[in-house]
Amino acid sequence: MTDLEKIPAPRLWLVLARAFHSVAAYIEGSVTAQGLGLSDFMVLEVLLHKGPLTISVIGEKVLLASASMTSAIDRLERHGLVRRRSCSSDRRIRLVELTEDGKIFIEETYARHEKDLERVTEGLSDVERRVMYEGLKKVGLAAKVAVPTERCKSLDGVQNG
Amino acid sequence: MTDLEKIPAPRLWLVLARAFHSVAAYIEGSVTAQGLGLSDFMVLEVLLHKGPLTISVIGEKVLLASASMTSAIDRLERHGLVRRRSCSSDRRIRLVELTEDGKIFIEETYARHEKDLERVTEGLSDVERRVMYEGLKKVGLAAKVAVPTERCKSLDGVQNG
DNA sequence: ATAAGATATCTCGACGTCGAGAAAAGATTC
DNA sequence: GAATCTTTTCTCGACGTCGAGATATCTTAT
Repeated sequence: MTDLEKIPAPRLWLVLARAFHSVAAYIEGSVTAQGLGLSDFMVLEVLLHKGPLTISVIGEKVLLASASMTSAIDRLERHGLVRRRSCSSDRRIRLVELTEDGKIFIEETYARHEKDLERVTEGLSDVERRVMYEGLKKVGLAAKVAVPTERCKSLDGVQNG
Repeated sequence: MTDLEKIPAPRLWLVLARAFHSVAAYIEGSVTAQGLGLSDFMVLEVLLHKGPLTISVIGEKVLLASASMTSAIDRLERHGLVRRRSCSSDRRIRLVELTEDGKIFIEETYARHEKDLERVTEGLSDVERRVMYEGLKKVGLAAKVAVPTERCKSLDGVQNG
């Protein structure tokens, strides 16, 4: 099975994308409650592990834009899982914190989530995990740093709309 | 190297998700033309490398649902990059193929895309690539097979592949 | 104190995606 | 041939996400 060929970048990207999709779908199925999606779960998880945070800080951690964060927190607040608290020292800020219900929900859900993730990665040796971890970090960082790429003139005459 | 601890599954998932997001954003920036997104690009890429295909087959390859495929092909057709062709042997089917413009566009874009991907993964050794590739395949497959978690009823047992 | 700039959040409109279901054509069974 | 599934694509409505811009507040320079 061990091809000694070098894995081409597009192939690596393909399996990365597929793995992400499959795991995301898997997690979503196990973690989602009515009206809550993966992003909402991630917000709750951050709050569970880091305590109350501002909306923009949460957004950085779960990779959501500010507009998306507003609706995510709206959603969670509507379900009674989080609460917005104003801050007297900086009145622009809204500190978001878990309610009692939210804490109970995310603690239970996260425990299941953790087990599910372990199940899906149990086929990996310690070395594989380490290599994948370092490698993914490397790639992610390179992509983040390199974000601006030149875009050319394609599709000029084809505008429509 | 620094740490000999076993990487916990949630941490692995975290870097996987971040790497995916960063690379997807990176690619999108380099590949996207006006009115076209990453999915559209992936559709064109499949057509370039596999030739004309039906809408549902493309959908399987680029991980898009049928409703999404309809609008993706509409979009590409509106831009004059692909064409729907009817099939006389099975009149349910719509064969999608690249137009001349589409072929030119995707050939040029894919070449750039490939270089961009290589740039982002050039920090990885051959061994790292191999381990990541095999590991990601393993995880992706495990997640796909395991999709149903408790809240889902299982009426089919194990489906291989 | 005032003005100018930065920051945090929210609103609005647009887009991509999806599930459910409809419509049309093929396949199977009687 | 007729009834019944199955497959393929499309339509519709709902949802999550985002960029751009609005608003309120804090910060800094003058």
